[in-house]
Amino acid sequence: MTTAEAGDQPDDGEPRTPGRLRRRASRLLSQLTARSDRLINEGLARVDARKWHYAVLASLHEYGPGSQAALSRRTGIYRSDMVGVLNELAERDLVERTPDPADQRRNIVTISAPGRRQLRRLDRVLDDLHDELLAPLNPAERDQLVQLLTRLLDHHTRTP
Amino acid sequence: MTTAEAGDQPDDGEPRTPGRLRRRASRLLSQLTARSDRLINEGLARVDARKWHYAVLASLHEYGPGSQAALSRRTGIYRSDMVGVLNELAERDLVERTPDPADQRRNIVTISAPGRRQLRRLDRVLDDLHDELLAPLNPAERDQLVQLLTRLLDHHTRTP
DNA sequence: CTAATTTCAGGAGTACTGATATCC
DNA sequence: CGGATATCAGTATTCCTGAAATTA
Repeated sequence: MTTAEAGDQPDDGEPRTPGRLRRRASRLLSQLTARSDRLINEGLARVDARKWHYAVLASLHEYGPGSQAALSRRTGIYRSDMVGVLNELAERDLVERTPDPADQRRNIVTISAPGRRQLRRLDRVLDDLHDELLAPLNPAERDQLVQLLTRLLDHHTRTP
Repeated sequence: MTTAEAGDQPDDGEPRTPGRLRRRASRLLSQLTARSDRLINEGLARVDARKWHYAVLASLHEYGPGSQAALSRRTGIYRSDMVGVLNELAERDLVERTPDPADQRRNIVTISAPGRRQLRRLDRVLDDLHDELLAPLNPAERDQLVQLLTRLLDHHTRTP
């Protein structure tokens, strides 16, 4: 309203070509990710889930049962954090944790029938949320984005 | 072993198309951003800076001096966190905080000569870091990525 | 009285680093 | 013994809320 502060700037509006600050990919990534995370978290909270739940359930569905360490590697969740996530999932009877008879250090984590049902539900929820997240992009552009991000992520996971 | 395994994907042996889990844009964004943030933070730490420092200095350079609230809006840093960032910058004599004679609630933050020097240094450091971050992409693809991210971010900043 | 500004005191989620006890 | 595994404790950073005091 009474912002008398525009005085010393020749062009206070958004520059046609954003300056360096606004074009830094790292900044775009963090800012967009902050909003994306919030969107996803809020959406998943409405069905009593969090994004780690989805990651674990989807990984179990796609690659089958596995030890906690294996799940860590598949999902990118740290082993230290995996414990808590599995506790939450087990509380809700979405997964089962049973000791591996062949290797007593390990737990084998299996998805349950309710877990599969929840996964289908989460997949639908996430489809909607991603439609919201990617709303300004047409299908080809969404693919492009996924492609570019995947290539970058792959590069930085295999080349640390 | 599980009926669930091949459920919704045509089986093409080696998955040249990653499953849903790996293609979720939200997941790609958070995972890539985690790595990007770490890369940038480590790089900036080597010159005694953090990414917020750059955001504030660059904003001061591009848009001129401003109150802390104005800087908050420009940079996306929360007003609560801005205090600490400005303390760090002022400690290093990179900015000056002086009370606004026209509005005694405000501080006017100005970039100093050493601040401008540091900004140029940070810009070079960030150029290098972004070369590393975006290494797998050619210049056109980098532009594409920035374009796509910018459109998404703009959409979600103006449409909350 | 309402609204904006600076500041402080926290919360919650995420990423990450150990250390430990146990087992292969 | 060297490694892997599950677990726990704790740190740093980020994003965000709330509230105080001051001033417009």
